[in-house]
Amino acid sequence: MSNIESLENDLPLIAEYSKMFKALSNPIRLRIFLRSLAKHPPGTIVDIDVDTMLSCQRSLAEEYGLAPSTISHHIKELSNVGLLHVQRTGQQVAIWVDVDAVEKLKLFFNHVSNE
Amino acid sequence: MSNIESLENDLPLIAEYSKMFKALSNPIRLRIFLRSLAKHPPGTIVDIDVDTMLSCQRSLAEEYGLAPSTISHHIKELSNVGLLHVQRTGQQVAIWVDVDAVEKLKLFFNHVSNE
DNA sequence: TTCGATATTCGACATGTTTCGAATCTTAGA
DNA sequence: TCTAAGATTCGAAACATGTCGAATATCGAA
Repeated sequence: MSNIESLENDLPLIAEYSKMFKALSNPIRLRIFLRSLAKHPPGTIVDIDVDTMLSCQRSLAEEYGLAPSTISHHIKELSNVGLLHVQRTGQQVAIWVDVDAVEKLKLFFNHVSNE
Repeated sequence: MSNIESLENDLPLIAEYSKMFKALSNPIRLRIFLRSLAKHPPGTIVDIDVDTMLSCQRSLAEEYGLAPSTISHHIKELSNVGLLHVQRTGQQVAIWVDVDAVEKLKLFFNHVSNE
């Protein structure tokens, strides 16, 4: 990654990061993201295995006290910015985190606080 | 920090982090935050020195093509969630990042991607 | 103490977000 | 092929955000 000075004016990169932060700025989405991480921590699994993915959107809806359509909407927001992968498995969908996106976020803060 | 499973259900912590992400979710605020970091990188300065702080809100407004009142608003949002410190120095204000807040964000991503 | 430069607050407006329920789509199994 | 279980899309409503300009506040210097 470039240094901080040039990062501030790298508008495409600024746009990318601000979108990722926006996706994580909603408490429900942050919780979904964290649960996906817990189910499939980046770096620990090479081959994607259905059993390690988080499914059951309906139970998430119940647990968070929201309508299924709202959960669906939030999951889409997370996948739109590349933080989550979504895949149908039968009647349900499985979601898991994008390892590269998490690494990007990790590098961002390591970078800015080590310069 | 607690493990991911419990973090997902630690609602006060979820609220705190989601607010920080929201503050960084606007491109202009992210740029202001990065510029403040460039002026005063955490860990490199122990005593706060006015010369190392970013001031000149008016020039920020010009550079970003926004009204001064809008910049003022964004700076307030960043300081409301603890990411920035604001202090008047004469006719201008100086802003600098909160080292602890940056460290928190750094730990968050290191934590979730190393579990 | 007044003036000019800068910052902040306020009210308003346009736009975006969050949420729901209804309607629609997808899939597995009878 | 029909049905039921789940997911998604759609439209609408309530609410939040980003932006501006005008009014106000703060400070340094004449």
